Amino acid sequence: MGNSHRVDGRAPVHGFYASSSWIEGAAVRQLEAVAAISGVCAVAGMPDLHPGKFGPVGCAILADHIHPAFVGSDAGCGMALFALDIASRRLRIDKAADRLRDVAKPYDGDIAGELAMHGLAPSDFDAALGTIGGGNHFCELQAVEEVFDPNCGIDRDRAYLLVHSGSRGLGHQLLERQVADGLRPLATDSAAGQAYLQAHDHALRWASRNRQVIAQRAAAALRCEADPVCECSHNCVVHRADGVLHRKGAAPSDQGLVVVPGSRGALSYLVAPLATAPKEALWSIAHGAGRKFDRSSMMGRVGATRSDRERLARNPFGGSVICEDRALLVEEAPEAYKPIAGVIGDLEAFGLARVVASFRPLVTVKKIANERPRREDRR
DNA sequence: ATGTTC
Repeated sequence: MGNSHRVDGRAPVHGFYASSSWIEGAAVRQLEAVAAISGVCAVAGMPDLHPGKFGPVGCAILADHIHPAFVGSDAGCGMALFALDIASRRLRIDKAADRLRDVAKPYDGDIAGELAMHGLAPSDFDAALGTIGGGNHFCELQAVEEVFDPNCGIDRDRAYLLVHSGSRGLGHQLLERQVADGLRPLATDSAAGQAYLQAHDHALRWASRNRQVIAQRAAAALRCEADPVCECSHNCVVHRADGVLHRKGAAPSDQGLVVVPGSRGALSYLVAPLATAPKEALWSIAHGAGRKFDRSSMMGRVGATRSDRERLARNPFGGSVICEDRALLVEEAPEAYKPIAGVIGDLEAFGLARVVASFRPLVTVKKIANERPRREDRR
Protein backbone atom coordinates (compact mmCIF):
# COMPACT_ATOMS: atom_id res chain seq x y z
CA MET A 1 0.00 0.00 0.00
CA GLY A 2 1.08 3.61 -0.43
CA ASN A 3 2.87 5.55 2.25
CA SER A 4 0.16 7.13 4.31
CA HIS A 5 -0.39 9.62 7.04
CA ARG A 6 -3.32 11.08 8.87
CA VAL A 7 -3.46 14.25 10.93
CA ASP A 8 -6.28 14.65 13.51
CA GLY A 9 -9.64 14.62 11.87
CA ARG A 10 -8.32 15.17 8.39
CA ALA A 11 -8.96 12.77 5.54
CA PRO A 12 -6.24 10.14 5.05
CA VAL A 13 -3.58 10.92 2.44
CA HIS A 14 -1.96 8.04 0.59
CA GLY A 15 1.02 8.65 -1.64
CA PHE A 16 1.83 6.04 -4.26
CA TYR A 17 5.43 7.05 -4.87
CA ALA A 18 8.78 5.90 -3.53
CA SER A 19 10.71 8.14 -1.15
CA SER A 20 13.34 8.40 -3.89
CA SER A 21 10.84 9.72 -6.44
CA TRP A 22 10.87 13.42 -7.38
CA ILE A 23 7.86 14.92 -5.62
CA GLU A 24 7.90 18.63 -4.79
CA GLY A 25 7.19 19.56 -1.20
CA ALA A 26 4.75 22.18 -2.47
CA ALA A 27 2.70 19.45 -4.15
CA VAL A 28 2.55 17.34 -1.00
CA ARG A 29 1.48 20.41 0.99
CA GLN A 30 -1.28 21.02 -1.56
CA LEU A 31 -2.36 17.40 -1.16
CA GLU A 32 -2.48 17.81 2.63
CA ALA A 33 -4.41 21.07 2.28
CA VAL A 34 -7.01 19.24 0.17
CA ALA A 35 -7.29 16.53 2.84
CA ALA A 36 -8.02 19.21 5.42
CA ILE A 37 -11.02 20.56 3.51
CA SER A 38 -14.34 19.77 5.14
CA GLY A 39 -16.16 16.89 3.47
CA VAL A 40 -13.06 15.41 1.84
CA CYS A 41 -12.99 11.67 2.67
CA ALA A 42 -9.77 10.39 1.15
CA VAL A 43 -6.88 11.59 -1.01
CA ALA A 44 -4.52 9.58 -3.23
CA GLY A 45 -1.30 11.08 -4.62
CA MET A 46 0.16 9.47 -7.74
CA PRO A 47 3.87 9.32 -8.68
CA ASP A 48 3.40 12.13 -11.23
CA LEU A 49 2.16 14.50 -8.50
CA HIS A 50 3.13 18.15 -8.98
CA PRO A 51 1.79 21.54 -7.85
CA GLY A 52 -1.18 23.06 -9.68
CA LYS A 53 -3.16 26.29 -9.62
CA PHE A 54 -6.22 25.16 -7.65
CA GLY A 55 -4.55 22.19 -6.01
CA PRO A 56 -2.18 19.35 -6.80
CA VAL A 57 -2.12 17.65 -10.20
CA GLY A 58 -1.71 13.87 -10.21
CA CYS A 59 -4.23 12.90 -7.58
CA ALA A 60 -7.66 11.44 -6.87
CA ILE A 61 -9.96 12.95 -4.24
CA LEU A 62 -13.06 11.35 -2.73
CA ALA A 63 -15.47 13.85 -1.14
CA ASP A 64 -19.11 14.24 -0.13
CA HIS A 65 -19.63 17.21 -2.48
CA ILE A 66 -18.64 18.15 -6.03
CA HIS A 67 -15.56 20.39 -5.95
CA PRO A 68 -15.24 22.04 -9.40
CA ALA A 69 -11.80 23.35 -8.41
CA PHE A 70 -10.54 19.76 -8.08
CA VAL A 71 -11.52 19.04 -11.69
CA GLY A 72 -9.85 22.25 -12.86
CA SER A 73 -10.18 24.27 -16.03
CA ASP A 74 -10.05 21.47 -18.58
CA ALA A 75 -12.80 18.98 -17.72
CA GLY A 76 -12.57 16.02 -20.06
CA CYS A 77 -8.90 16.47 -20.87
CA GLY A 78 -7.43 13.06 -21.55
CA MET A 79 -5.54 10.59 -23.69
CA ALA A 80 -6.65 8.55 -26.66
CA LEU A 81 -4.55 5.90 -28.44
CA PHE A 82 -5.25 4.82 -32.01
CA ALA A 83 -3.78 2.08 -34.19
CA LEU A 84 -2.94 3.18 -37.74
CA ASP A 85 -3.19 0.73 -40.62
CA ILE A 86 0.33 1.55 -41.75
CA ALA A 87 3.64 -0.09 -40.86
CA SER A 88 5.85 2.16 -38.74
CA ARG A 89 8.96 1.11 -40.69
CA ARG A 90 7.41 2.49 -43.86
CA LEU A 91 7.14 5.97 -42.34
CA ARG A 92 9.74 8.59 -43.18
CA ILE A 93 9.95 10.99 -40.26
CA ASP A 94 10.35 14.23 -42.19
CA LYS A 95 7.69 13.39 -44.75
CA ALA A 96 5.24 12.32 -42.02
CA ALA A 97 6.03 15.50 -40.06
CA ASP A 98 5.40 17.63 -43.14
CA ARG A 99 2.02 15.98 -43.65
CA LEU A 100 1.06 16.17 -39.97
CA ARG A 101 1.43 19.96 -39.95
CA ASP A 102 -2.14 19.96 -41.28
CA VAL A 103 -3.38 18.83 -37.86
CA ALA A 104 -2.07 22.05 -36.30
CA LYS A 105 -4.23 24.14 -38.65
CA PRO A 106 -7.85 25.07 -37.93
CA TYR A 107 -10.28 22.30 -38.78
CA ASP A 108 -12.39 23.04 -41.85
CA GLY A 109 -14.61 19.96 -41.64
CA ASP A 110 -18.33 19.78 -40.91
CA ILE A 111 -18.21 20.45 -37.17
CA ALA A 112 -21.96 20.94 -36.70
CA GLY A 113 -22.64 17.68 -38.53
CA GLU A 114 -19.95 15.84 -36.58
CA LEU A 115 -21.39 16.97 -33.24
CA ALA A 116 -24.98 16.33 -34.26
CA MET A 117 -24.10 12.82 -35.45
CA HIS A 118 -22.85 12.04 -31.94
CA GLY A 119 -25.73 13.68 -30.14
CA LEU A 120 -23.72 16.65 -28.88
CA ALA A 121 -25.56 19.95 -28.44
CA PRO A 122 -23.98 23.00 -30.10
CA SER A 123 -21.86 25.34 -27.94
CA ASP A 124 -20.02 28.64 -28.31
CA PHE A 125 -16.67 26.84 -28.61
CA ASP A 126 -17.35 24.36 -31.37
CA ALA A 127 -15.00 26.12 -33.80
CA ALA A 128 -12.12 24.59 -31.81
CA LEU A 129 -13.26 21.02 -32.43
CA GLY A 130 -10.55 18.92 -34.04
CA THR A 131 -7.70 21.16 -32.84
CA ILE A 132 -5.00 20.27 -30.33
CA GLY A 133 -4.91 23.42 -28.20
CA GLY A 134 -1.97 24.65 -26.14
CA GLY A 135 0.01 23.84 -23.02
CA ASN A 136 0.87 20.17 -22.67
CA HIS A 137 -1.55 19.05 -25.39
CA PHE A 138 -0.19 17.19 -28.40
CA CYS A 139 -0.85 14.72 -31.18
CA GLU A 140 1.99 12.21 -31.47
CA LEU A 141 2.86 9.64 -34.11
CA GLN A 142 4.52 6.68 -32.43
CA ALA A 143 6.20 3.37 -33.18
CA VAL A 144 5.99 0.35 -30.89
CA GLU A 145 9.15 0.09 -28.82
CA GLU A 146 8.30 -3.16 -27.02
CA VAL A 147 5.34 -5.48 -26.45
CA PHE A 148 5.46 -7.03 -22.98
CA ASP A 149 2.10 -8.81 -23.11
CA PRO A 150 1.56 -10.58 -26.44
CA ASN A 151 -2.19 -10.67 -25.74
CA CYS A 152 -2.60 -6.91 -25.26
CA GLY A 153 -3.69 -6.35 -28.85
CA ILE A 154 -0.77 -4.12 -29.84
CA ASP A 155 0.81 -4.94 -33.22
CA ARG A 156 4.54 -4.21 -33.00
CA ASP A 157 4.72 -3.48 -36.74
CA ARG A 158 2.07 -0.80 -36.84
CA ALA A 159 2.30 2.91 -36.24
CA TYR A 160 0.15 4.40 -33.45
CA LEU A 161 -1.23 7.81 -32.70
CA LEU A 162 -1.52 9.27 -29.20
CA VAL A 163 -3.76 12.32 -28.75
CA HIS A 164 -3.71 14.45 -25.60
CA SER A 165 -6.33 17.19 -25.69
CA GLY A 166 -9.36 18.41 -23.83
CA SER A 167 -12.56 20.43 -23.96
CA ARG A 168 -10.90 23.76 -24.92
CA GLY A 169 -13.15 26.75 -24.22
CA LEU A 170 -15.96 24.59 -22.83
CA GLY A 171 -14.03 23.42 -19.78
CA HIS A 172 -12.57 26.87 -19.31
CA GLN A 173 -16.04 28.43 -19.25
CA LEU A 174 -17.28 25.70 -16.92
CA LEU A 175 -14.70 26.58 -14.28
CA GLU A 176 -14.91 30.35 -14.89
CA ARG A 177 -18.61 30.26 -14.05
CA GLN A 178 -17.84 28.44 -10.81
CA VAL A 179 -15.12 30.97 -9.95
CA ALA A 180 -17.60 33.80 -10.54
CA ASP A 181 -19.93 31.99 -8.16
CA GLY A 182 -17.33 31.72 -5.40
CA LEU A 183 -15.92 28.31 -6.36
CA ARG A 184 -17.96 26.57 -3.70
CA PRO A 185 -18.47 22.82 -3.25
CA LEU A 186 -21.79 21.73 -4.74
CA ALA A 187 -24.19 19.15 -3.31
CA THR A 188 -24.84 16.43 -5.88
CA ASP A 189 -28.60 16.74 -5.44
CA SER A 190 -28.67 20.56 -5.66
CA ALA A 191 -29.71 22.46 -8.78
CA ALA A 192 -26.21 23.95 -9.03
CA GLY A 193 -24.64 20.50 -8.62
CA GLN A 194 -26.85 18.96 -11.27
CA ALA A 195 -26.17 21.86 -13.64
CA TYR A 196 -22.43 21.44 -13.12
CA LEU A 197 -22.59 17.70 -13.76
CA GLN A 198 -24.62 18.22 -16.92
CA ALA A 199 -22.17 20.77 -18.33
CA HIS A 200 -19.24 18.60 -17.17
CA ASP A 201 -20.64 15.56 -18.97
CA HIS A 202 -21.08 17.61 -22.13
CA ALA A 203 -17.47 18.82 -21.86
CA LEU A 204 -16.26 15.23 -21.39
CA ARG A 205 -18.11 13.99 -24.47
CA TRP A 206 -16.96 17.01 -26.50
CA ALA A 207 -13.34 16.42 -25.44
CA SER A 208 -13.55 12.76 -26.39
CA ARG A 209 -14.99 13.67 -29.79
CA ASN A 210 -12.23 16.28 -30.14
CA ARG A 211 -9.54 13.60 -29.71
CA GLN A 212 -11.30 11.40 -32.26
CA VAL A 213 -11.46 14.19 -34.84
CA ILE A 214 -7.80 15.08 -34.26
CA ALA A 215 -6.90 11.42 -34.86
CA GLN A 216 -9.04 11.30 -38.01
CA ARG A 217 -7.32 14.43 -39.32
CA ALA A 218 -3.87 12.97 -38.57
CA ALA A 219 -4.78 9.66 -40.22
CA ALA A 220 -6.12 11.48 -43.28
CA ALA A 221 -2.91 13.51 -43.50
CA LEU A 222 -0.93 10.23 -43.45
CA ARG A 223 -3.31 8.57 -45.95
CA CYS A 224 -4.39 5.87 -43.53
CA GLU A 225 -7.14 5.01 -41.04
CA ALA A 226 -7.15 5.29 -37.23
CA ASP A 227 -8.78 2.65 -35.05
CA PRO A 228 -9.33 3.47 -31.37
CA VAL A 229 -7.39 1.32 -28.89
CA CYS A 230 -8.21 3.00 -25.59
CA GLU A 231 -9.30 6.36 -24.26
CA CYS A 232 -9.86 8.05 -20.94
CA SER A 233 -10.16 11.42 -19.26
CA HIS A 234 -7.84 12.38 -16.41
CA ASN A 235 -9.67 15.59 -15.37
CA CYS A 236 -13.18 14.70 -14.28
CA VAL A 237 -15.58 13.86 -11.50
CA VAL A 238 -17.81 10.81 -11.07
CA HIS A 239 -20.65 10.41 -8.61
CA ARG A 240 -20.33 6.95 -7.06
CA ALA A 241 -22.14 5.08 -4.30
CA ASP A 242 -19.22 5.81 -1.93
CA GLY A 243 -18.98 9.51 -2.73
CA VAL A 244 -17.88 11.99 -5.35
CA LEU A 245 -14.60 10.89 -6.93
CA HIS A 246 -12.50 13.66 -8.49
CA ARG A 247 -9.57 12.90 -10.75
CA LYS A 248 -7.15 15.79 -11.30
CA GLY A 249 -4.41 14.49 -13.53
CA ALA A 250 -5.24 10.90 -12.64
CA ALA A 251 -6.36 8.18 -15.03
CA PRO A 252 -9.08 5.68 -14.12
CA SER A 253 -8.04 2.16 -13.08
CA ASP A 254 -11.52 0.71 -13.64
CA GLN A 255 -11.97 1.36 -17.38
CA GLY A 256 -9.47 -0.88 -19.13
CA LEU A 257 -6.07 -0.11 -20.65
CA VAL A 258 -4.50 3.31 -20.03
CA VAL A 259 -1.66 5.12 -21.80
CA VAL A 260 0.76 6.80 -19.41
CA PRO A 261 2.76 9.11 -21.68
CA GLY A 262 6.30 10.21 -21.05
CA SER A 263 7.56 13.59 -22.22
CA ARG A 264 7.86 14.16 -25.97
CA GLY A 265 11.46 12.94 -25.65
CA ALA A 266 10.67 9.71 -23.81
CA LEU A 267 8.73 6.47 -24.19
CA SER A 268 5.01 6.23 -23.46
CA TYR A 269 3.60 3.16 -21.71
CA LEU A 270 0.40 1.24 -22.23
CA VAL A 271 -0.55 -0.25 -18.86
CA ALA A 272 -3.22 -2.57 -17.53
CA PRO A 273 -4.48 -1.25 -14.18
CA LEU A 274 -4.66 -4.05 -11.60
CA ALA A 275 -7.98 -5.05 -10.04
CA THR A 276 -5.97 -6.03 -6.95
CA ALA A 277 -4.78 -2.43 -6.41
CA PRO A 278 -5.25 -1.07 -2.88
CA LYS A 279 -8.55 0.75 -2.48
CA GLU A 280 -6.62 3.71 -1.08
CA ALA A 281 -5.55 4.45 -4.67
CA LEU A 282 -9.19 5.47 -5.28
CA TRP A 283 -9.60 3.54 -8.57
CA SER A 284 -6.93 5.69 -10.17
CA ILE A 285 -3.40 5.63 -11.54
CA ALA A 286 -0.88 8.21 -12.81
CA HIS A 287 -1.74 10.12 -15.98
CA GLY A 288 1.75 10.84 -17.28
CA ALA A 289 5.27 11.81 -16.30
CA GLY A 290 4.18 14.92 -14.38
CA ARG A 291 5.98 18.24 -14.50
CA LYS A 292 9.30 18.45 -12.72
CA PHE A 293 9.97 22.14 -13.39
CA ASP A 294 7.71 25.17 -13.58
CA ARG A 295 7.06 26.51 -17.09
CA SER A 296 8.60 29.90 -16.25
CA SER A 297 11.91 28.33 -15.22
CA MET A 298 12.41 26.38 -18.43
CA MET A 299 13.95 29.13 -20.57
CA GLY A 300 16.86 29.35 -18.18
CA ARG A 301 17.26 25.58 -18.18
CA VAL A 302 17.23 24.82 -21.91
CA GLY A 303 18.48 28.09 -23.44
CA ALA A 304 17.17 30.31 -26.20
CA THR A 305 19.75 30.19 -28.96
CA ARG A 306 19.08 28.90 -32.46
CA SER A 307 21.01 25.70 -31.69
CA ASP A 308 18.93 25.22 -28.52
CA ARG A 309 15.76 25.45 -30.61
CA GLU A 310 17.13 23.06 -33.20
CA ARG A 311 17.92 20.53 -30.49
CA LEU A 312 14.42 20.91 -29.01
CA ALA A 313 12.84 20.27 -32.42
CA ARG A 314 14.24 16.70 -32.44
CA ASN A 315 13.88 13.88 -29.93
CA PRO A 316 16.47 11.31 -28.78
CA PHE A 317 14.87 8.67 -31.05
CA GLY A 318 15.52 10.65 -34.23
CA GLY A 319 11.94 11.88 -34.20
CA SER A 320 10.73 15.39 -34.84
CA VAL A 321 8.74 18.03 -32.96
CA ILE A 322 6.40 20.46 -34.71
CA CYS A 323 6.22 23.50 -32.45
CA GLU A 324 6.64 26.90 -34.04
CA ASP A 325 5.70 28.71 -30.82
CA ARG A 326 9.13 29.34 -29.32
CA ALA A 327 7.92 29.80 -25.76
CA LEU A 328 5.86 26.61 -25.90
CA LEU A 329 8.78 24.68 -27.41
CA VAL A 330 10.84 25.58 -24.33
CA GLU A 331 8.09 25.26 -21.69
CA GLU A 332 7.27 21.75 -22.84
CA ALA A 333 10.87 20.57 -23.29
CA PRO A 334 11.43 16.96 -22.20
CA GLU A 335 13.59 18.29 -19.36
CA ALA A 336 10.45 19.90 -17.84
CA TYR A 337 9.09 16.44 -17.01
CA LYS A 338 10.00 13.70 -14.57
CA PRO A 339 11.56 10.54 -16.01
CA ILE A 340 8.62 8.35 -17.00
CA ALA A 341 10.48 5.17 -15.96
CA GLY A 342 10.25 6.24 -12.32
CA VAL A 343 6.51 6.88 -12.55
CA ILE A 344 5.91 3.49 -14.18
CA GLY A 345 8.22 1.84 -11.64
CA ASP A 346 6.15 3.29 -8.81
CA LEU A 347 2.87 2.13 -10.39
CA GLU A 348 4.32 -1.39 -10.58
CA ALA A 349 5.94 -1.31 -7.13
CA PHE A 350 2.69 -0.23 -5.44
CA GLY A 351 0.65 -2.83 -7.33
CA LEU A 352 -1.42 -0.33 -9.31
CA ALA A 353 -0.66 -1.46 -12.86
CA ARG A 354 1.42 -3.69 -15.11
CA VAL A 355 3.05 -2.60 -18.35
CA VAL A 356 1.78 -4.27 -21.53
CA ALA A 357 3.60 -2.24 -24.22
CA SER A 358 5.76 0.81 -24.80
CA PHE A 359 5.94 3.34 -27.66
CA ARG A 360 8.56 5.79 -28.89
CA PRO A 361 7.76 9.20 -30.36
CA LEU A 362 8.28 9.69 -34.11
CA VAL A 363 6.54 13.05 -34.66
CA THR A 364 5.05 15.26 -31.93
CA VAL A 365 2.62 17.88 -33.21
CA LYS A 366 2.09 20.95 -31.01
CA LYS A 367 1.61 24.25 -32.89
CA ILE A 368 2.45 25.91 -36.16
CA ALA A 369 3.04 29.65 -36.56
CA ASN A 370 -0.02 31.85 -36.96
CA GLU A 371 -0.71 32.78 -40.54
CA ARG A 372 -0.12 36.48 -40.86
CA PRO A 373 -3.43 38.16 -41.82
CA ARG A 374 -3.44 39.70 -45.29
CA ARG A 375 -3.34 43.50 -45.34
CA GLU A 376 -6.89 43.85 -46.66
CA ASP A 377 -8.17 41.63 -43.82
CA ARG A 378 -6.64 43.82 -41.13
CA ARG A 379 -8.59 46.64 -39.57
C1' DA B 1 -5.78 25.04 -19.32
C1' DT B 2 -8.03 29.47 -22.30
C1' DG B 3 -11.77 31.61 -29.76
C1' DT B 4 -4.52 33.06 -24.38
C1' DT B 5 -3.20 39.51 -27.16
C1' DC B 6 -10.71 42.97 -26.09
